[in-house]
Amino acid sequence: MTDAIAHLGSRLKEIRLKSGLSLREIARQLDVSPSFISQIENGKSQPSVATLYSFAKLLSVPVDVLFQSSGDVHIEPNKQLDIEVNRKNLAHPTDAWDSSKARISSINPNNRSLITMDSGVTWERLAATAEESVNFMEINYAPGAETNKSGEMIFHDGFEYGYALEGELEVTIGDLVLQLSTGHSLGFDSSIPHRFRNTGPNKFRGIWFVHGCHGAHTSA
Amino acid sequence: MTDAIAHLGSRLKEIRLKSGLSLREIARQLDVSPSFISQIENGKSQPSVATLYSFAKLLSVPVDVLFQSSGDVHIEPNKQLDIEVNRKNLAHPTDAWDSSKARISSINPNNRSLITMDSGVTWERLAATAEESVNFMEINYAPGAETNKSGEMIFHDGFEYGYALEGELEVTIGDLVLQLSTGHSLGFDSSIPHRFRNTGPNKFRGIWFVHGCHGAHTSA
DNA sequence: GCTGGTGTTAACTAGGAGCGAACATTCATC
DNA sequence: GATGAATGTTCGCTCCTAGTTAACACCAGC
Repeated sequence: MTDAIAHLGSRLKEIRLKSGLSLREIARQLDVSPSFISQIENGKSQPSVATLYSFAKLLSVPVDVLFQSSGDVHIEPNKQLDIEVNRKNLAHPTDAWDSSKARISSINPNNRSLITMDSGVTWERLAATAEESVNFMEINYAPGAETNKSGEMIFHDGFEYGYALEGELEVTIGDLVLQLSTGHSLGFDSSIPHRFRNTGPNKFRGIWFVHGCHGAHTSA
Repeated sequence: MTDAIAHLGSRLKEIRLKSGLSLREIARQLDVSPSFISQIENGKSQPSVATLYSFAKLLSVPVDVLFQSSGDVHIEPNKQLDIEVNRKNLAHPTDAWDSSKARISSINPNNRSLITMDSGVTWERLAATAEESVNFMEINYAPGAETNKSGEMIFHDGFEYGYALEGELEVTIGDLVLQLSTGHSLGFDSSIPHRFRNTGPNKFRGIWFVHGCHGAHTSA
């Protein structure tokens, strides 16, 4: 708890260096002595709230990031080892991918982690955060492709949300059958058995969000 | 500039009162004297960074909100009759819409519930399920529009996921600045202060998924 | 070997962070 | 209407520490 404050100095230094400003330059702008900045950065002294605040302002960083442990805000840019993974018997997306340690994840379109199903269905991961049981992805259904060749329905804990980017998708949820086309969206309790099928002549693309639920469902 | 610090006390008091805690209770938990809390709240004294930090933690509020000018920073849990509601000072989407009773929700594009913000920002609801603290929506940023006119960052519990449909969006998360263009996606811990801005000449459209988390904050 | 940049340390001081005790004020309860 | 237990506030006081000045060691370039 006091941990955040213990590392405040090194965090400031880290950010200052990243900003390219010299310690003396900071001192001048904050109207304090350079030595004091040094003492702060090395944990030998603690700034006042006012000083801390203007420090943050000067570095144009929210005060809260100064309390974050260093380095946990990184992007995972273009690295990616798991392109084109084949996972045929994956029951459902809820935990298709491992959770990452990142608090922020940014992925550009031609750099997504891809899972290819056996039936013309693919999932492309759109974000890799620390959250478990959450999958944010683009799903692709080739013409004729369906969730499950056998025609069986699937179900799992949690909720599922979808947005149709292009093409047509026949969505069966319980005894309800919907036709999803561009711009259409939906959300449903995934514990209801469901199945998707591309009945159209073109491929279907959609944004899908699937998340399981840990513990209690609703808490007031 | 030092303005934010001048009002720090009253801000603390405001938030404390809202939390229902007594001044003495705070003092006990922070292990300082009640009189000191009073002095802080009335601007007669200034806390140390450590005290301020644990104060914020105790109120489970990011430190930055303590520097925001008082008033209307809280979410107002509005009633809403759907379709074309005007809500200017809504802090953030986590609970923008009421949860419905539906286990299945299907919405077609020209039939969405719309929230218009004051600054060229709109949210269109993409699904209305029974889940609370979940928002699945299409967000629109007119050219020049931004999350917050004042330039302040916002943050809230939970995670946020986005996919860019068209246009460009400048996304600032903590000290990180990203440019989001068609097909780009991201996910991040929403407790990190963030802000969006359409810096391009065309409107921005994106699919957004925001969900709060009920329960523990993680205090590292 | 100077001059101007970087960051670090030691010794000092003045001011304010934080304290204790007594204060005024609502309320309940008997 | 007195007692008590909450609430928040004010006045002095103490002592710690935020922030200083000075001198330090290190590199660049000229």
